Amino acid sequence: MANVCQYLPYAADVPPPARRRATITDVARAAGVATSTVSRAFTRPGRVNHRTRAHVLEVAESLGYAPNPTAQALESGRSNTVALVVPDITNPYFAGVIKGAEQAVSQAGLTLVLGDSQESAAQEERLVRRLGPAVDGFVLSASRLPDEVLRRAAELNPLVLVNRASPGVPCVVADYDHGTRQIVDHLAALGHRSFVFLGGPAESWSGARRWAGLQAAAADAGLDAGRFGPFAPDRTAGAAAADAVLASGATAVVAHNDMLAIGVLSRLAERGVDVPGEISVVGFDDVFGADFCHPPLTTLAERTRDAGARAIESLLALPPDRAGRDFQARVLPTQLVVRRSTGPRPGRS
Amino acid sequence: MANVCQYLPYAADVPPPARRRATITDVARAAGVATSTVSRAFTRPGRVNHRTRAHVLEVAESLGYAPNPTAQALESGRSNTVALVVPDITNPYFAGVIKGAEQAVSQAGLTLVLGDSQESAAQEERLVRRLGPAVDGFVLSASRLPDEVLRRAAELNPLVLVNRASPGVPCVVADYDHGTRQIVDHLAALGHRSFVFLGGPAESWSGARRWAGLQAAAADAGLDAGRFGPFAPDRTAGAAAADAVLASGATAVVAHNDMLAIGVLSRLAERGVDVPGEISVVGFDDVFGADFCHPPLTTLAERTRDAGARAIESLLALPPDRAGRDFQARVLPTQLVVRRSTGPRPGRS
DNA sequence: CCTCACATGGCAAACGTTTGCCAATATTTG
DNA sequence: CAAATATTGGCAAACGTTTGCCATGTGAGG
Repeated sequence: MANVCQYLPYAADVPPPARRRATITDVARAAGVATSTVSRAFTRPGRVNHRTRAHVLEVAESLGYAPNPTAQALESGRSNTVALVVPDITNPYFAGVIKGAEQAVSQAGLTLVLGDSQESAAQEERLVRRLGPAVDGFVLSASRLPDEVLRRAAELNPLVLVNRASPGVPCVVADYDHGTRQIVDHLAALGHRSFVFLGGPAESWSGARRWAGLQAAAADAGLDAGRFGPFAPDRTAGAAAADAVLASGATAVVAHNDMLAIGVLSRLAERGVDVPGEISVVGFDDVFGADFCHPPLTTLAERTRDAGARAIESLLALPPDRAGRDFQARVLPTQLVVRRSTGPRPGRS
Repeated sequence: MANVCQYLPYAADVPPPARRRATITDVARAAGVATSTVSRAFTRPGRVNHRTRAHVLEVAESLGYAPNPTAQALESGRSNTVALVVPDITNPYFAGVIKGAEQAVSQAGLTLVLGDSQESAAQEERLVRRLGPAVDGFVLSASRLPDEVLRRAAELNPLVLVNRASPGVPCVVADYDHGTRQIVDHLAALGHRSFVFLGGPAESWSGARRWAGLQAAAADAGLDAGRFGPFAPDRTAGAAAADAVLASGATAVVAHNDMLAIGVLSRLAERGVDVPGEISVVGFDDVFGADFCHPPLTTLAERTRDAGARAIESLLALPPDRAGRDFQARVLPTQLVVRRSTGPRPGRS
């Protein structure tokens, strides 16, 4: 009785909230077969007579049937979905990773769920917890999560890191060792005797790798390397960074990433400092815009799209008995793109 | 028998593929209550004694329990997930929409699924079909889908369009009527007598609106408006576009979007043409980079983040009995950002 | 003609939740 | 103190699939 009342508004001539979607049962009934046959017609083509199959598919088509991924996921345990988590979707650096992952994922017939951790470890962990049971795997780009948390997450879900390494977790990383060496050699070739590094966020793994690489390369090349920061990895932080550089009298500066470098460039222009005449500027990433800022930025390019695609590849290739395994990091080459923001040390021919 | 063989590798002392995730049943058993109580402890706090609830939550925590969104979705019919489909994730214009949508969605406690249609209507339709049964709604940004397909999709899922209008489907659009008028008035004020529009993809709704607005405004202001194209909405197409402009002898050019405009700028610089001395260039969108390209680009800014956020807002506010309703388009203001790429008509004081 | 194997389709039990309904208490009311 | 009413917890039926197992039919080999 209560029901009748409760449902009356719908039962009346009001149109239903939305057209009901056809289910496998509808198709089975219309085709005169069992639901199992319909299911198999879709997922196990060899398991059903091809005439029956053709009939079922035809009926399904006419009913506009599409399998419900949720129900499939629940029963089969596979959601055909992978999650990609990045610190900031708007950062053009991650746009490449996202695009690469998206393409690899959709080529494999899967769906990508995107998470934005807003540069926060807490938010990142929340995403991983929330999404975990609903996805077949994770790609965490530039993860800020502590090793321990990553380890536990990797136990529950296949997980691949991009530009972050952590014991026992597979990862795809850029070859910063060679890359930073290229940068330092380039500066040395231009006659610079020292440079300063404008550090990014303290928890950034790639930031740490970059600085470590720069230091090692500087030692080998006989250059002095200093460090300022940490700075936020975006353009707004460029002003403070540039001012610090100017005060230090450095002739060359390597920024945590291109966003910061571009911010530095703007500030230097504002203060009438000639680049590369007075100061050389190098960035990391070769993001969109690095080639048309002023002056165009010398930067260490990463194949971010490749990184995204390779990460998905690794994820899908992960063996089921992966617990406690040791994984070799997949290292992607970098490339120094020399543009106009670097030049000879001032006062040198 | 066969099974035993098949499963032997797992049945042996090899560690299980992944640690099993705790389910609501595990929690119920450990807490000595029924599964329904656990469920309600999470979703219906008032429906259960707060002491019981505290106990359940504690046990759940100690077991590392997180509700399985898939199962929740299947039973309740709500997936707490919305899908956002864009033509190209890497385009910084859409990055704003994505970010805005992401924030609105995560603030509402939902999950965002991102789809990249790769500028293809077919791919877009495939995404909508595939994702449809698994999400609570769609936001389609710059959709290329025909009205008819949109109508059907809107019957099956709540759906909101961004920068696209279609009968019977709610949408969020930029105010191109005023925006284009601002552009034309700006050019007229600088003494230009005419301009050419560099058109984008033929199926682009916003492209059509932009051109229509420009024509109307030009007529009112007494300017001649010509049109070239269609061009791809990216930098690579800028060269061809710029060459066409140069051949035409135009003094001002309005590009379909900033990406194209920046491409045009590069080509003009390459060919030694002074901007704005010889030609003025205007873009649309005010994307990342428009302020630091050379010269900085005059462009019509849209609040893309707002657009994403508003779209999600509208989606969540959609009444259940939305069939056949008429929806008012939600119009977002635009703003002309005048930078250095526009100047007086050559040969004028 | 009998047996055996294989191809094909159906039955029914999961998968992990939510939720309508009812039963058992605890609390208020008359 | 009885009766009415809240409050609280449990039972069991969904939700739309997949899949192990069984039943039937068909053709081949002996």
